[in-house]
Amino acid sequence: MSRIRNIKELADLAGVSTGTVSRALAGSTLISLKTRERIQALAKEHGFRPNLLARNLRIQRTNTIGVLIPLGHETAQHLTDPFFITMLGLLADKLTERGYDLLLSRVIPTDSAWLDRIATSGRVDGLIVIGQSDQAATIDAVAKDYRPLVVWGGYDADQVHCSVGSDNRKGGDLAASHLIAQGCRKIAFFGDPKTREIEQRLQGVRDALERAGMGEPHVEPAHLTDDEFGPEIAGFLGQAADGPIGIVAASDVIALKTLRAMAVMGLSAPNDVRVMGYDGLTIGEHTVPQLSTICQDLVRGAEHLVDMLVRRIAGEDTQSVVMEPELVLRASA
Amino acid sequence: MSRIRNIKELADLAGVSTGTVSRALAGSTLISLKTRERIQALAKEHGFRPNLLARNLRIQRTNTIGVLIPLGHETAQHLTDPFFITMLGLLADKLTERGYDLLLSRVIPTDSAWLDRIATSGRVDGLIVIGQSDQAATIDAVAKDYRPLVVWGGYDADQVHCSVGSDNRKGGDLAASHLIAQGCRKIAFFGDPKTREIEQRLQGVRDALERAGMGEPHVEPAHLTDDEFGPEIAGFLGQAADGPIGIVAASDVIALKTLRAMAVMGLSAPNDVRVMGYDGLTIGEHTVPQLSTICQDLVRGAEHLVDMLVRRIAGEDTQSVVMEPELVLRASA
DNA sequence: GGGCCACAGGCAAACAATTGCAAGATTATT
DNA sequence: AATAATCTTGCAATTGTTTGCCTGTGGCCC
Repeated sequence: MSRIRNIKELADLAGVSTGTVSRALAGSTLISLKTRERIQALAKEHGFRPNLLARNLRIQRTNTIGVLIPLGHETAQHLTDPFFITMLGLLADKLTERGYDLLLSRVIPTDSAWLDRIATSGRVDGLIVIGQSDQAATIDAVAKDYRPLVVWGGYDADQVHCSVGSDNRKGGDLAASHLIAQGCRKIAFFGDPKTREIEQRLQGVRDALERAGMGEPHVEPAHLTDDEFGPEIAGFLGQAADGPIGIVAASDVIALKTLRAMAVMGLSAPNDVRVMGYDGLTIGEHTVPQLSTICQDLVRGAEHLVDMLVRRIAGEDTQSVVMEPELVLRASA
Repeated sequence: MSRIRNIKELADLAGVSTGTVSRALAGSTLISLKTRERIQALAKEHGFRPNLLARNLRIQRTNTIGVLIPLGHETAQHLTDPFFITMLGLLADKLTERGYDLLLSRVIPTDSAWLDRIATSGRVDGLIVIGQSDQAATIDAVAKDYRPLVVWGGYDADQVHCSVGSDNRKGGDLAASHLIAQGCRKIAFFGDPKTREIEQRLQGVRDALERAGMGEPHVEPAHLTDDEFGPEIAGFLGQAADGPIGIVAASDVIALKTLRAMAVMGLSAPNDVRVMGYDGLTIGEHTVPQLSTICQDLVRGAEHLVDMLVRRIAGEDTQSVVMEPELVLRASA
């Protein structure tokens, strides 16, 4: 009574052919109820379950969605980043609801093949990419002839891939406008504009400053991987001591690090410096002071991503979605 | 110049057999350098990459680890739970470093086959289960003849599966002892002891109370899914207004919810009630007040899990690991 | 009792790779 | 030049399913 390893062995045991076993286990009515039940009982008794790899190969379908997180800009950035993690959790929930498993890959693109490699591997039915990083061109190249692909990130009129994200330019504008309205006459942007989303947020900040007749923002390409960036802050504050100051952080995580660095320097928000985050993550609610931020509706975003991906898998075409960012005022700005 | 779909088409194009192509793409020196390079160039030119499903089927290896999160106790608990997410992120990092992909399944066990189903599916080389939930028996049953399986969770002398986790009983003891040392004469435990880890933490709390000659703790099986549990807290506080009060939460998330519910009731920690968390998640550093907690070293835990799983895949045997919990005093207790 | 039809199940071809073995083509050795 | 040794490559089995098509048997009707 050794373990049954495949359908063939079960077929021999039952005295039928493999085809019959396959159909019986699938519950096909082509097989008489009697044999069907007999085979199912036999399978259960021996704890046999058909090999999914073989099945997937045969039916050319895996019921698995690949979720990719390209880290072109921040090679050392970890998956523990709260934004990724939040998005990942939401996607996992939505995909599970639809019966999909989730194949997770953290990718550090060394060549341009990283995306095509998984798209053509046959292991997934579709792909969700979280963030364009600095790989927009590569993504576009693959999207041209790989349809079941959706991307969380910034929208650009020229892009060929299908994206979901918020209006980053508007969000950046909202953040900066709020700071200006609070009287800030000197504004810095903390974030690395190499990635599309952040570049767009910076552009929004520029829009707001220009409308207010203020010059260029001071840009610090603060890297998420730096544990602290006291020097950056000090550098900025030193040259800007002539009025109320504001910082637009490119993400909530950067904002939190900024707050922490400020605390070390004996500064606090909003009195010494006003700090705006971006993302609207729940961690921002627990900080001291609570973080004012630009909220992106990630729940709805995840729903869109999954919904559109499923439709693309089914052969439909879908348009990119740009969601409204929302100014959430808590305490830091 | 249509797209090359498989090795056969590339073989025809190159005028060689499929075997040669396979070896050439694998870089085998059995094939002459000339043909090898010619075939590789051809593959690159046509953007061809061999189908991994077929490959995995043939070589009986997938380079994929399944990560399962059984939610037997909390059917509505989402993957967005910070503990799971933190652990997941750490595992993803470690597994990626070792060249493994990660197949994520959120499982709501309706039958006892959930674990065996994926173990025998052929889609993964090994499994990591995060939390025993109330499925310790099922896990043991599978672990008996499925070797490449490691579990994050509580250790029990009788278990057959290999686990990594902290000494929950000791952790619970540490938490309660600290509260007692602070003068608390009435202590409650918030958490559902149906899951093994939490049951052990509760046991530790009992140990501490017994040593101090105090009776049974008041146990509230607070569900993670409840948005607020004001009523539970009110119920406890009502009957316990005769001295300093302490609450040991079974997790940081429960502790945070407790703090929030208290805030709504106009109470604050540590003055009105002392609150201890469990896990040592970073969110606890950002709360008001910062959360005192029992810290489990999740980074080292994830390393252990991955390391031991890899060794088990290689055929080695491994012993369960029980790590020391650490009392981290911040502000709430 | 013979013909027809429906039902049950078997056969074998996919699916897309890897790999042991054998054979053909070169090169080296005596 | 003949034989041995070495390099390349091809053949075909293997991995474990699914599924279109075909066959065989039994029942039913005339």
